[in-house]
Amino acid sequence: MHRYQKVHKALSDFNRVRILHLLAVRPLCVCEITDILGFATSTVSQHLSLLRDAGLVESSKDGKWVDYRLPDHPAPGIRTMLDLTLNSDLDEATIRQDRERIKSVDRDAICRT
Amino acid sequence: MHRYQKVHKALSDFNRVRILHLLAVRPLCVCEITDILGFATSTVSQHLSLLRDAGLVESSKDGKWVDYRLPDHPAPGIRTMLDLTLNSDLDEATIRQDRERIKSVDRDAICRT
DNA sequence: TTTATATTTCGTTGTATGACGAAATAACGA
DNA sequence: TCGTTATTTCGTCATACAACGAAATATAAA
Repeated sequence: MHRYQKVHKALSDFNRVRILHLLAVRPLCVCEITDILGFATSTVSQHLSLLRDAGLVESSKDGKWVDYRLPDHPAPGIRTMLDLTLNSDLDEATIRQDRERIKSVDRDAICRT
Repeated sequence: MHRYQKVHKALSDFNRVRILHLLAVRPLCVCEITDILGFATSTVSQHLSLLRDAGLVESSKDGKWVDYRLPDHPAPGIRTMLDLTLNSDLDEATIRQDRERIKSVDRDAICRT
């Protein structure tokens, strides 16, 4: 098991890359990400904990929500991979649509239904 | 499918990382790599074509052998990931042993048996 | 305390992947 | 040419993993 194996595994799934691009716009809670991606909550939660184990995202509790965000001070190798990832695929349709949808996402409207 | 998905998939398997570390020492043919790793030839061949598809190695025919090597002029993102990979795990026992074994590997002795 | 909401964990299912051996292909040598 | 060696491709098997819904947990609100 090499040092970046978890990171590469995490980044080898496109839906997890989508999540990183979302968090590059602003921190989001699980239900916001779930709403944008359209997967089951449990699926998104799984992706997020995998990304966190790899050091690619951080989380903190905010009441009953859990906010996820890109790490403030990622380890050097992690930062490099994050930069590579976030500077790619900006022309990809799915990524653009995702990032567009964030603007109209309102946590209160989504989660308290 | 994002730009580096193949690369991350390739690098998420430890045995493929072992191969990259081997090729960092010098170009090798399939049978040499097979001898060092101890897998079936077909397995090693599969790993190598996956690495090649990802742009992480190059190959060329040399008689009945196929030599694999790290790319001379990898794309920028590829170079970054290769550098990250090859500068890690140098303290890992398996990696050190592999690189040690290269010294005593003789293509003629191995392959013409 | 009870109810509702957000998230995580668990068990299941279908698909992807690593390993293998056997068969197919390519190139050298007799 | 024919046989040998190196490599790739193919079919199979076991395991890993993404997705789901249901159950468990945590916190807010009533």
